[in-house]
Amino acid sequence: MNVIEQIKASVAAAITHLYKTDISQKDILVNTTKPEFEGDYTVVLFAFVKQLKQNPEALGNSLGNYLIHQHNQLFIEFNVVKGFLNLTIHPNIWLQFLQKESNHSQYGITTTVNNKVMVEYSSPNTNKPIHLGHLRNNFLGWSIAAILEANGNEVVKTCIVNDRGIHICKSMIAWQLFANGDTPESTQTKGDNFVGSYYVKFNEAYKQEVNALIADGMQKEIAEKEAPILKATQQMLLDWEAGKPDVIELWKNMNQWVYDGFDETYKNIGTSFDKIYYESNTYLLGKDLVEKGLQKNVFYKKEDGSVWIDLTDNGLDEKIVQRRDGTSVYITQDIGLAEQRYEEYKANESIYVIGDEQNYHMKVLKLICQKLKLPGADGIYHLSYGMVELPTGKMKSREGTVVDADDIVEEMIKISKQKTEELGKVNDFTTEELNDLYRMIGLGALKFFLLRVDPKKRIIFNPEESIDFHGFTAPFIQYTHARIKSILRKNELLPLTITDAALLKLEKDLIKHLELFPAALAEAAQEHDPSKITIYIFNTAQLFNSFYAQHSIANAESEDKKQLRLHIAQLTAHVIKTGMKVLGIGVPERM
RNA sequence: GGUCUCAUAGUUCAAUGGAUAGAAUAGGAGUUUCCUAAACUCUAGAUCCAAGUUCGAUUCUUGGUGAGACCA
Repeated sequence: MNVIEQIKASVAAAITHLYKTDISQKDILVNTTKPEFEGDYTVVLFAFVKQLKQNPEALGNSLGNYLIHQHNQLFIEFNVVKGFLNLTIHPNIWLQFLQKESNHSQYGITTTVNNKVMVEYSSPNTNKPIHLGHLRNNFLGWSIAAILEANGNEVVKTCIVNDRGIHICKSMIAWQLFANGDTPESTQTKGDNFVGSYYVKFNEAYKQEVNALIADGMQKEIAEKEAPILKATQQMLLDWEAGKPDVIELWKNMNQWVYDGFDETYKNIGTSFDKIYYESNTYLLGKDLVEKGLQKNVFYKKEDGSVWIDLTDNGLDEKIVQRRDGTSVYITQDIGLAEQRYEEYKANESIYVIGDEQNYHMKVLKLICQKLKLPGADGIYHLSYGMVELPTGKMKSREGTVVDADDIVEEMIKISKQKTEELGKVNDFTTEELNDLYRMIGLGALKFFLLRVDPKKRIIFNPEESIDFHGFTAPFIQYTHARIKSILRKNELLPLTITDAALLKLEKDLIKHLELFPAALAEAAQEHDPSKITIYIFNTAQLFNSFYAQHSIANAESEDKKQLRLHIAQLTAHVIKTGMKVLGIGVPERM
């Protein structure tokens, strides 16, 4: 039980004893005490002043008195300011904590599994190379999976590849028309970029054809439907669905090029999946559910034969689930896939990392699954995130105005190389060690940059101002870790023997902060928000740096103090490493 | 037309209804005979507007304004 939980439990017990009233522990608000007041933690009393019919001052005093007498192992002092009860924790608590955890490299990690979660993320489209927005998705998905794992969940990471449909056919047609048999190999181009360029070419050609038709006197709307290249694309989709061998072969080839490119990027950014689904295998799912929904009267049929669901009672619209020609719409496939995945993995929670443009869609998806009473429906959670935009506006693959993922990663690594060389601290590293370090720092800075913001907010990325390496950034934290490691290499760590309980302010602040690590991990999991971890770890590093600047570890006042500080340093390093690990960011021994 | 999201220092971000709204960066001023100055210390600077609920509102409600997304 952590310190805050102990405080809540003892306050609840004190209230029960003193006022014969039961107060739920979750109604007790405990904050860290503001620096301008005396104390470690503060109980906010206003909440139960009314219920207990006490004035805040008197309530605080009688509670405080009771606590320091009845729980004298935990509390040593108290004071009351207005409605705030400030409590000072017994120093032995901090020393005991440090003694227990300082050598525990897995501190904060819950190893017992009590829940199963599926996290879907990345879910790329095979004619769009991965750009900065996809990176946000990938980093968020990977990180939330790691955070859940650290909190005692069995996690299945999954991805649904959008590998079929009219848009894929567009790239295929453009390739047939313009490639002259070129391949990624023959042109020395990464496969996803190669295919993506034909998607752009299609749109150029399409625009030209439409303009030509308009010039011949055709109306715009008709021209947009009649352009020959579009007609050819539609025919190709029909051929694909009919399984026409040459179309299927072309489709397979082009998709393989894309997968080769994706694999390279995924490897580059450190992403992986446990199970990959392909839409070409799943797009027919969900048809049987339409029938089931009709029987259960969840769906209804209109006169023209189309099938709908009425969600007006839930504040939404009526939504079509099957067209009148019997073909299904996206949402139907998604319901089908949700059902299939539940059958396969029986995960009671299913997290979809998808952009906020799909908020409505995901709301509808969950509602329909619930109305159909599909198992796992209540566990659907949409981890919605804002778009990454450029100062000029949204990134559009179709128009080629994107920050390419491979390019930005390369750029970040280049900058970290430059800075490292300028500082010249690791000149004895081998080339391989240097390259690993550059990657760790550059990629780390990028991941941290995209993860440190509340997911639901938009990020505006200005390519002109490169991502910072100072302040609230990964390199700042990595640097702190390297400094600690340097100290630990030079000084022998001995078992911690408690002698003098007196702690300096910064020593105590740091231990107190480290004690909150498991709570920070739990909060990030609860809120599905890795930015909670970025803030926590940044504060950890900041605190350590202040401590480091003011108190010498190697030349401490006494051998006991030196060992105490070495243990604090050691645990700080563990916490930084573990915290960064669940963000997908490595920390170096030296930099 | 309807629904949803966002709005906080010059800029990028914090703040489960709680004390004097925190950081970072940019700006100003400093710190290196001593564990890595990618660091540290000090300084200045902000809640979109208007009502309401409350002992207390950046947070909740209503109505505006601005930005974005979605549904038809």
